[in-house]
Amino acid sequence: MNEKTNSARGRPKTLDRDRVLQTALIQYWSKGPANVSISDICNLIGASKPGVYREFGSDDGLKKAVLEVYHGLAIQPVIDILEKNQPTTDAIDALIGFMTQDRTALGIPQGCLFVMMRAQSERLGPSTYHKLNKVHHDLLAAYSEWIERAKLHGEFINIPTDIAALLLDMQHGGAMRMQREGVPRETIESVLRFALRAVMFRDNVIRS
Amino acid sequence: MNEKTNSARGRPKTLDRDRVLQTALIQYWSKGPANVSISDICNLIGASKPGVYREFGSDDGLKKAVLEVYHGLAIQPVIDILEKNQPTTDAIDALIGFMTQDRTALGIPQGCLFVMMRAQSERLGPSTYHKLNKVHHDLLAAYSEWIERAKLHGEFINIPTDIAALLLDMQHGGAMRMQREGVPRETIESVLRFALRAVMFRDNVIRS
DNA sequence: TCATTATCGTACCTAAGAGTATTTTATCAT
DNA sequence: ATGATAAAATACTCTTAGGTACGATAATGA
Repeated sequence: MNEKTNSARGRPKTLDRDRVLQTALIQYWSKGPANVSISDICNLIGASKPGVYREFGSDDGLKKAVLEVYHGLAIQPVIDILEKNQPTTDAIDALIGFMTQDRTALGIPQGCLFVMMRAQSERLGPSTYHKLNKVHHDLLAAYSEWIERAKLHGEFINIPTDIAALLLDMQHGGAMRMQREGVPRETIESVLRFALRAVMFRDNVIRS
Repeated sequence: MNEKTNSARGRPKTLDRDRVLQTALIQYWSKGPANVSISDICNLIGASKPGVYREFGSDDGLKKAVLEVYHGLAIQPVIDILEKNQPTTDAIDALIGFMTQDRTALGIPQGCLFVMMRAQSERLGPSTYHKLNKVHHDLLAAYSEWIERAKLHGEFINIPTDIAALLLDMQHGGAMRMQREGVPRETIESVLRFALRAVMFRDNVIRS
């Protein structure tokens, strides 16, 4: 019942959990999760390996915790755009805008940690893998709900919801990969404008 | 000038180069190039490590050679479809057909080694990386030429060629990733039908 | 027959990375 | 003070993976 959050028994902890998370996040994000070791992170912040293991349990535990941070930073904003009640074209503009932010200006790495992790899921531990699938599932669900709501207004009428959700997910992944490969911002934006048009046309019927 | 290809001096070679390549190809393709070691491949075919290194020089050399084999197997067929002179819709059907073959029925791994390598290019050696970029460049060039030809027939009129090429490349990558993640064949086909429609519409103008 | 040549394959080297045993040290409670 | 508690950090272990040193071996050619 005291002010301090720590229970204050034993040697006080000096390891800065948030600093570990932030450092790991930036490293994983910019170099790829498979190309950064726990030792790398420790060296970067001057922490000891047992300290990190005490805090996160394992490599898997750290990656899972980082994925949770990343979710709040770059996945939830997408979901928020989808859940906000706004005209479909505005939502699409917002999605494209979010995906094609000028990352260098913002000091944020190129690409998407979530997308990278999916591309290397074989190299992830079980708890990170599980979390990853949950995030993916939630994202697809958010797309689906957004599409269903738009359909009530007569949009996306000729495309099945699950197909449209996968299509949006695919464009998101593709855009993030292009960004990582160094394709210019404006080019990606242009590709996305055309790509997302695919779900919007009224005469969008599958040919027999 | 003799019939035999080998110069026949010294102890005859027993290492089967093609078998190494085939085994490495299947392993890289099914498990991801970063998840298969040279030792794994040696154990699978009963070869010795020095033998493999004598033949390919290094891990990088083997991966590069495998990528060349893969190119002939799964990239060149795409380029062939694009270079064949046929109606645009037929070409698109052929592309979708090739991408959504029933892999299990054909005994071929899911996904695309080229796409996987691109997603993990940080972990590749310089010569594989170089080859990878060359393949990518050639593929984009083939898309571009195909699009330019179609434009002569009044198609793709409102989309810049380079944007359309990147868009097609993006859909290819997305489809291969979905396949690897276990999305059903028919679902991927449906997503692709809608996605590739994006480049085809006549009223496909970027809104201002 | 015997030197020459080139491959074979065992047994090694080295680096890196995940994870831990152990001793020290800083704080709290009595 | 002093014992209990829990975190600190050094210095390990273990495993994997790329790569190689080197003696053995199987052929050719004189």
